[in-house]
Amino acid sequence: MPPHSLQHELGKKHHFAHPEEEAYLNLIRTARVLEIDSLRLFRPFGLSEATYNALRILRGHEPKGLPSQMIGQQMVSAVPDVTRLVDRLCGAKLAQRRRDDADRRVVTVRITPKGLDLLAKLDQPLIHMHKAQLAHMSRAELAELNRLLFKARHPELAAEGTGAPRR
Amino acid sequence: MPPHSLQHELGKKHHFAHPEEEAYLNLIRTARVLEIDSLRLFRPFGLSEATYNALRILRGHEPKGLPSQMIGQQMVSAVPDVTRLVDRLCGAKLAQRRRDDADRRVVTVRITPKGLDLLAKLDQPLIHMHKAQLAHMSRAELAELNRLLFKARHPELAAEGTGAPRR
DNA sequence: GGCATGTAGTTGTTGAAACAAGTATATCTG
DNA sequence: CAGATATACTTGTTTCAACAACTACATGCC
Repeated sequence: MPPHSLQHELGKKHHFAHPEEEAYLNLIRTARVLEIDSLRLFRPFGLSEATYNALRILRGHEPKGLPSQMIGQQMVSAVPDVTRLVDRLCGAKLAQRRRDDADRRVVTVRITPKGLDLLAKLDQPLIHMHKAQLAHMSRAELAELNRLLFKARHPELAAEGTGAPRR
Repeated sequence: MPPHSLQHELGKKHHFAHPEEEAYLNLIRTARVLEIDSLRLFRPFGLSEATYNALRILRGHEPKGLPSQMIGQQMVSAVPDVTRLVDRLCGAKLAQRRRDDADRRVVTVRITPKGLDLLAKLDQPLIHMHKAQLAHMSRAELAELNRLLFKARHPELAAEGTGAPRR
C-alpha cells in the first residue's frame, strides 16, 4: 500500500473495491478538512458556514435584496429552513426582512450596513486562508480539480462540454 | 460566462477573484450534493453519515474492537464527541462497550452481530449508489480526482510524491 | 365569486454537533 | 510513594440542522 493514500489514512484493514467509493470518501474528507479553517475564521464573529454563505448571497443581491426562497436555492448546500437562518441574521442585525407588497407571501431579505461591514472584514482573511490552504497546488491542478468537481456533481452535462473522452 | 460553471450556479453577480476560492466552494458543494444520496440511503435504518462511518470503522477492527479515541481519529471528519456517538450505537444494539482491564480509562468498542448484519445490508446498495453517482466519470478522471483531492488536503506532502511538476 | 390547488414562510419538535468542564485512571518525578 | 501532570472518557449546556405540520396568500378553474 502506498504510504500517502486514503487507504493508509483509513487504516490497514480498509480496502476499496471501487474507485467511485474512494472518490466519495476522498471528497467528503477533503471538504471537511478545508472547512475546519473556515469555521475557525467565522467563529469569533458568531458566524457559521451557513450564515456566512447566506450573507454573501445577500451582498450579491444588493440593493434589491431577495426572497427567502432564493437564498435557500443559492446556498452551497440547500438549507430546508431558511426562516430560522434569516432569524439569526436578523437577530444579529446583519439582515432585515420586509413583506413584499406585490405578493404578501414573499419576504424580501436585505443585508444591513452592519452585515456589509462584517463581510468586508472577512473578505481578505478568507481569501488569504484559501490561498494558504491550496498554495501547493499549481494553477493547472486547480483548474483540473475544478473541472472534475463540477463534472462530478453534474452527470447530466457529461455528454456535452469540453470534448474530453469518456471511457 | 460559460453556461456550465460554478459561477453560473451562484448567480450572475458572483465573481471569483481567485481559483483557490472557487476550488473551495466547488469542493464543499460537490461533497454536499453527493452526501444527500447517502443520507437518504442511511435514514431508513436510523443511521447518519457519522454513525455509519463509525460502524464501518468498527467492522474493520473485528474481532478485537478498538478504543473510542481511535474511532474519533479514523472518522472521515474527526468528531469531538465519540462518547455520545457510541452511546447511540449501543442504544441501537449495534455496538457494545467494555472497560479495558489493562487500562481502566479505556473503553473498547466492538460492533455487534446486529451491527454487522446492518452493514451487510448496506454494502451493495452503497456501492451501487457510488457507481451511479460517478458513472459518468472515466477511470482516468476518477484517478486524477482522487490524486488531486488527496493532495489538496496534504500540503505537507506536496514536495514529494508522483513526480508531477509543480508550477 | 368560490372552491381547489399551489406557493412562501412559519412554527414545533426532535436529534445531533460543538464547546467546555468534570471524573477516573495512569504515568511521571522527586 | 506522594503529588503533579497527562490521558480517556463522560457529562452539561447551548446551538443548529432536519423533518413535519401548519398558516397565509395567490392563482387557476368552474
